Amino acid sequence: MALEHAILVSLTERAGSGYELARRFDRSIGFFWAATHQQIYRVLRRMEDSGWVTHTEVAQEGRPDKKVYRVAEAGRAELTRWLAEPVEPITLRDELGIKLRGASLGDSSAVLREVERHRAEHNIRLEVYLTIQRRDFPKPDKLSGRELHQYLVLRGGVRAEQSFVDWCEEVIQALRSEGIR
Amino acid sequence: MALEHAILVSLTERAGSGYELARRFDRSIGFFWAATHQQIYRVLRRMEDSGWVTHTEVAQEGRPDKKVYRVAEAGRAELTRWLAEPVEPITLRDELGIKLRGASLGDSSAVLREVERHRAEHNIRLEVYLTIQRRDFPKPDKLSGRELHQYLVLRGGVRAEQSFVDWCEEVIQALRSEGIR
DNA sequence: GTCTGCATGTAACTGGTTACATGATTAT
DNA sequence: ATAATCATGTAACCAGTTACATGCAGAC
Repeated sequence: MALEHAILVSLTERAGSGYELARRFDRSIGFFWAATHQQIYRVLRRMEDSGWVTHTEVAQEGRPDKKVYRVAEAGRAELTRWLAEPVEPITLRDELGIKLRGASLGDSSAVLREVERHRAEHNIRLEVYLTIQRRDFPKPDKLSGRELHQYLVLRGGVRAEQSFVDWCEEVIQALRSEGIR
Repeated sequence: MALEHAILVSLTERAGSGYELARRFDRSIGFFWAATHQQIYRVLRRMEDSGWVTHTEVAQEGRPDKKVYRVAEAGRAELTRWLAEPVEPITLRDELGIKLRGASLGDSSAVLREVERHRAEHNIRLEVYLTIQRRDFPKPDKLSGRELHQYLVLRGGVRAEQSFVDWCEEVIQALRSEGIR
């Protein structure tokens, strides 16, 4: 049930509409927990039913009205409770691994091209994260509190993407030199 | 729909019952794509309905009968088709990241302890993978074909777990020295 | 007599994806 | 004209989890 808590964290930092939350999930938080607007709307309603958030209708000029959500007392309590509770360490779930494992049962050069494609994609994400890191956290050892935590989460993204890129690189090298031998 | 294809890969290597598949998923393949027996049984039935696999009832002494599944022609075709098709590069989905991001809204020393716990867990997994690597692939540059692919998938696991451990380490260091300052 | 392993399953539920729908405003 | 952005939603579906259920064999 991490999406609820991701939303609670985001809304605690700043109140916002479902649409705005979806935008935020496209950036920062969503790099580590993706969510579509449909899911966010549904979860927001459930959270309101549970009394974790409340909304106020806000009229706008030239734009549709929006519902601005903010965290209620029960939501703050729930977040604190959840923060003290253990969560499962993540487990790999990589389709590319299955493809690689089955490569000899099909067109293995197609699998190689697929690994190259993944390397390129992970490289792009890595560059995005590194750009954010340089721009928003140029002096990391000066950070504390919320900013430090945000920086460290971003570091997790950098490390993960870097390690995917490195793995793809190792696979590409190994498959190519196998082809040559 | 990667579970179907993971099962196809596994059954191509060797025919087996749902129970045996569940055991295999607890080891090798399951390190990269976890599945419970319930899910495997359900998917096997669906796969049989699609004509991808067939089963033969096998009577055993001292043990319950079992249904041994093997890949049918349509299954082989499906696997080849899927292998040539692109899949999504994986995206991080780490609850620990959300906890860290919200750490300042709750008991941040509890979050630190949680990161330490995750580090320990990822270290255990890393050791398991490294043990398999040393035992089953002592001479990696001599590998080719299916064995090479298996080795490379394992390398993905090693790299991923190592990078989680390193990240946890970075987080622990940063949170501790923040506490001291 | 209790626990572990082998072997298969049903049922309810939760979380997430995909497709579809509406409707105004602003920029090209 | 047309596409993009803002804003919210319904409905159907798929994948995965959790709980429960059965029953035999062999080990301790």
